[in-house]
Amino acid sequence: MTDVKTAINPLFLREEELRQGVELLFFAYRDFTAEPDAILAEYGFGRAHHRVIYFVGRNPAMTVSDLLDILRITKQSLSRVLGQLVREGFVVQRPGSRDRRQRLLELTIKGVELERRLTERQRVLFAKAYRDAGAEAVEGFRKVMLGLIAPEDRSRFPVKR
Amino acid sequence: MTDVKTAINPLFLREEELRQGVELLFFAYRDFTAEPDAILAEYGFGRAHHRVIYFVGRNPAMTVSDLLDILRITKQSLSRVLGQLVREGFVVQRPGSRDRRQRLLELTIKGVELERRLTERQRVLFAKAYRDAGAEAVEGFRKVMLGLIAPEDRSRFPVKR
DNA sequence: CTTTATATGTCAACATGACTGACGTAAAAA
DNA sequence: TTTTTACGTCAGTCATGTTGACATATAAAG
Repeated sequence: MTDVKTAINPLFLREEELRQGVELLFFAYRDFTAEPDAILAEYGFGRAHHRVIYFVGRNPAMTVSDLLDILRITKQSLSRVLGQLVREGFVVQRPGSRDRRQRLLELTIKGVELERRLTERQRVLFAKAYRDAGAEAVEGFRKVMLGLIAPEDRSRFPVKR
Repeated sequence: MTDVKTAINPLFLREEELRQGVELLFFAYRDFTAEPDAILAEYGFGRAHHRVIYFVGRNPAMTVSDLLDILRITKQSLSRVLGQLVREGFVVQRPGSRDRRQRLLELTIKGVELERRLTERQRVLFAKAYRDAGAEAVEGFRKVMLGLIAPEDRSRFPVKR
């Protein structure tokens, strides 16, 4: 019987390649969240707070519904972390002008400061990885990652230029 | 005052590019875990069980310590999910032959079946993304992802061939 | 103008998976 | 023989997700 691992076996190579993809994503995500987690702990916050601060900073005046669509959690889950962030002065809510049922979300100065502090580490990590890999590799990274993301969310990443 | 977004501003472009990286990772991870989570729920398991089953399947006869190093969680946290998997017959433990303090981990047939069922979805997802992006993009993806991973774990991904 | 739908919020109960800290056992290494 | 290592367990706590029920204000439809 031929050894499935040493023979030239396209099916095995494929499986191996795909498993490496799975693992790359696991390890990258694990290491990508480690640094901000440590900072968040100083504030008594967790990863969920980071996500809210990040996306509110990125999409000023976004609605609660839009944020829920991004995070894919229930409003009750969001409510806990968002409520904390509002009470502690990192996020403000104001009624929408067109639709006054909406509570548009915005970071305060304090919120912007924390956002930058948290995300800076992650930007530095990406800057290093991008620099070491080169522009062409970054383009490939983008392509593969977009393919992993649900089609309805791909439009969040418009083509550059 | 010049609009920082419309002017040709290399610093802004860089920040935008880096933020896109952060978001690509967030969305990809979110969507990559969604399908297995649904299957796990049938068994009354969670994502933590998946990680254990995955890595034990990938590294047969691995030690508990090695698994802890990969997962970066405490032994108490691991103990709960691992204990369940052992009790329910997905994983077996046997003493190491060289070092009998070790409890080497292995999937049972049942464990292998669940592992394949869970990971198949993720492999299909990667297969699609890889096929759509092309071989060159996959190489770039690999390079960037490796750069994001802590140096001590990069050796888990040997160069192909 | 009345009804219905939508955006948001809240209360309560529960599950998962992480943590810390303390203590225990068996086997390897010094 | 003593110390260290690999692993396990008990107990308590916290963060973050869930479901389900109910409430309020406003927009949209009839």
